[in-house]
Amino acid sequence: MSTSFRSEFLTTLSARGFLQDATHPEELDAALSDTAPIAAYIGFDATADSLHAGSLLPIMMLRWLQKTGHKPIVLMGGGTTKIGDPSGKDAARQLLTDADIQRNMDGIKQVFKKYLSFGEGPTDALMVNNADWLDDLNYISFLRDYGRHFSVNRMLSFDSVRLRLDREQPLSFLEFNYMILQAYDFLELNRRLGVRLQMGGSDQWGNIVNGVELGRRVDQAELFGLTAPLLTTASGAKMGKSAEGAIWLNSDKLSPYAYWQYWRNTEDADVGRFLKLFTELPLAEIARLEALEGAEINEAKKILAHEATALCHGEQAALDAAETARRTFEEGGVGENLPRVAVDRTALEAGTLGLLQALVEADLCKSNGDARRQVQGGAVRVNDEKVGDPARMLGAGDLRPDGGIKLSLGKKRHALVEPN
RNA sequence: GGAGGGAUGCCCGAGUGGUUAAAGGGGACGGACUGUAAAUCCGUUGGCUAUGCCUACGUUGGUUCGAAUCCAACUCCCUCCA
Repeated sequence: MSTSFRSEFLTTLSARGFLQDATHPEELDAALSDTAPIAAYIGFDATADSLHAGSLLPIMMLRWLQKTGHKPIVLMGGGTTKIGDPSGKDAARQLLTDADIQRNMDGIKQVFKKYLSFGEGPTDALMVNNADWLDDLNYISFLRDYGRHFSVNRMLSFDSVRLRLDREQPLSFLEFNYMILQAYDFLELNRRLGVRLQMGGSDQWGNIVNGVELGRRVDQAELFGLTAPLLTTASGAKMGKSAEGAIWLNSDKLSPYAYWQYWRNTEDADVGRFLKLFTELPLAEIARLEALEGAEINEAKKILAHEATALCHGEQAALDAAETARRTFEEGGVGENLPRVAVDRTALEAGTLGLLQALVEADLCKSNGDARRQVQGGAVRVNDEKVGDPARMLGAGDLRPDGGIKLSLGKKRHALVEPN
C-alpha cells in the first residue's frame, strides 16, 4: 500500500503505518474524499469488561476516522460472544450471560468515550450490538437468503480456515460459521446505518472480504474493507501484555501510572512506530524523536508515555504518572501515586505482620511461597533496604515519617503500605 | 456404527510401577550488565500455620506396600473404515 491518496483519512493512516491492505483503494479514496461523511465500523468482542492495549490500534483508527470528518461505528459482538469463541482446547470455557455481556459492554463503552465523541450528529460515534439482529435469526431463512451466497470451496481457501486445516487442528462448524455471521454484520450495518467500510486487523481480512462480497451480491451495495498490520513488539511479543498481565485501558483495572510505565518501557526499536500509531504528534516531530540515539531515546519514550496516557486517562493523569515515575526512579523517593495498601494497624504494632503476607496483600507477590522465593532471591526491599530473611516481621519501627512503609519488588514494582 | 490413537503443570512437551512437585523448551518473575530499553548470562517458577504437611498428571472407581505410569467405566478430542 504505497499509493498516494487524496483523502485525509487514508493519507493519515498510510503515513502513520496503519495500512496493510484495502479492497478497492482508489474507489475508497474517492468516497472518503467526498464532502459527505462515510460511516465505517470495527468489531470488538464483549468478553471482558475492558479492552487492553492490543485493541488500541483499531481504536486509534476510529479516532482518526472521526478527526478527518467521518462517522465511526463501534460494533460490539454481543451476539457472537454469547456463543463463545470455540478456539482453544478446553470446551470448559464459560458462556457469558446477557447480563455479563451488558456489563462488559458498559465497561468497554467507558474506554471508547475517551477516544471518540458519541452522539447523534453526522460524524458522532455510535455503538451498536450485533445481538440486535443475530439473536432473532431464523436458521432456515437465513440459510436460504444468505447461505447460498457463500461457497464452501472458497471459504476453505481463506487463511483463517486453511491454516487450521493444514495443521490438522480441529475447526468446529460453529467456528466455520463465524465468517458468515461477520459478513452478515456488515450487510446489516449497511442497511441500518449506511455503513460502507469495515476495518480490522489483517487477521480479519477474510471476514471483511466476505462481508464486502455479500453486500454486493445481495444488495448491490458498494462496500469497502481495510486492514491494519498485526502488531507485535520488535522482539516478537504480542502487544498488550506485560509483567502485571494485560494492559487494560480502564483505570479501575490498571492504574494510569502502570499504563504510563508500560509505554515508558517500550523497546528502542519500537519507539518511532509506536509514536506514529499511538500518539497524534505531527510526523515531523516524531521523526526528530525517532532519530535520538543511546540514552537520549529515553526522552522519546517519556513523550510516548505521556501522549498515550493523556489520550486514555487525561492530561492530568499523565502528568501525575510522570511525576510519580520521576520521584520513584530518579530520586528513589515515594511517589504520590504508588499503589497504597491498608494493613491491620494492630498486627503491625504488635509486630505480628509478616513481610511475606504484606507482599501478598500489596499485590506484589501472588502467594506466600512466591514472596518467600522473591525474598530469598534478593528481590525485596523494605524502605529501600534489601531484606534477605523471609521470616522478617514488619513493625511500628518500619514506619517512615510519612506514616507508611515502602515495599519494593525488584526495581520497578513498589507499593506503599499504610496502617488503617 | 466399527477400529486405532490421545488427554500431563501458564503453554508446548518428555515420562509406561518406587529416588516424580514430575525432564526439556517457551513464557513469566527476580538478579547481574545497562538507559526504568533490547541482547546476553545466572537464579526462580503448585499451596501452606513449613527441615514437615497438603494438593496435582481428563473424571470416577479398582489392583498394589507403592500409580502420571497397570485395570475398568465414563467424558472429551484426533485418525482411518462404513
